[in-house]
Amino acid sequence: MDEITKISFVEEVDTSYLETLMGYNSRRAALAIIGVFLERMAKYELRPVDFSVLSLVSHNPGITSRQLCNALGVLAPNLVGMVTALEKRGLITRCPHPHDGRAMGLHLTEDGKTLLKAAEETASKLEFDCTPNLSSAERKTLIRLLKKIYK
Amino acid sequence: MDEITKISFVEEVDTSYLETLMGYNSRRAALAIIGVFLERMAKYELRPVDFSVLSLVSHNPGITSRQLCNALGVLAPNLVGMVTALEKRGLITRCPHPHDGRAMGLHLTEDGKTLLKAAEETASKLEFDCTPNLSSAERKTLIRLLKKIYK
DNA sequence: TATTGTTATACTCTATAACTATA
DNA sequence: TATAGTTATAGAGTATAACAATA
Repeated sequence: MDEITKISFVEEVDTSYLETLMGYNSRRAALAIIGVFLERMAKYELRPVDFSVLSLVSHNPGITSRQLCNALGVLAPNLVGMVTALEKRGLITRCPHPHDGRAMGLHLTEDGKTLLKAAEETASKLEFDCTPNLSSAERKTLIRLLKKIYK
Repeated sequence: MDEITKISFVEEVDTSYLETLMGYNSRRAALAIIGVFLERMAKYELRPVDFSVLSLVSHNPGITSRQLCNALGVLAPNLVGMVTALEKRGLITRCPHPHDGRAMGLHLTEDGKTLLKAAEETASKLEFDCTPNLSSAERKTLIRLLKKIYK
């Protein structure tokens, strides 16, 4: 076809095919929620990964870096800086692991517990604010189906 | 509390709190699907964003870079290199926009159409392979609910 | 010999400022 | 004056290789 004949243009973009794909939809939904997360967690200076680390340390006192990496899909070299930063902020401490001299068990400080409590409340509230068009049953269904994909 | 008293350690990591959060679940699901996507699209040398660009150009002949940016949430400076690379690979062409001398309309070449056809078939098959535990109805429900979050 | 934590480093992705050509 | 496309560049995120200490 001659190039000069390609005179079509687009008024409204048709995204209907991409919207049939689970990967496209789940990524768009995740990015929408993470956007709100970033805004509301800015006052705590917590990125999603920082929040996840603090939350896992809170619910798993003595968890090791390796266990955090496995649980969150973060590579070990990239976790080092995050843990160091959280320790410097006085939110977590590294204690010797009772059964493994190589490892360090992570624990929240009192300041860390206080911050995480507020952050978890913010996160839980965000759940509902990000899904205003979902009923409680739909929200439950959505989470159940998402787990079926990645677990 | 004295540090020496923190002798707890973790056998199995408890992620139950994070799993109550929509952001966590949608991100994990998206990453799981994208991982499979990367593997299967490697033979076409297409990343998710390249696939999305080709697909949108295919279903919207004459679409502009600006429209692609808006539809995909990509910043304009970051799209330039992608479009240039796809053009150099002979998959798309830039034609003058019929109504706007600043803009360029994008079109698939014959090679681009051939490649995208195979890639879209791979993507559609991937949908089912990534969700083996979901019924057809559940898959439909999941996509409907995800759209309610980001649209 | 394998694993935990670490450093160094490279690569990719994303974001901002500024320029040009045209509207 | 505003917008489409572009360039240059900075910052954040993600990846691999290699090392010391311990299992």
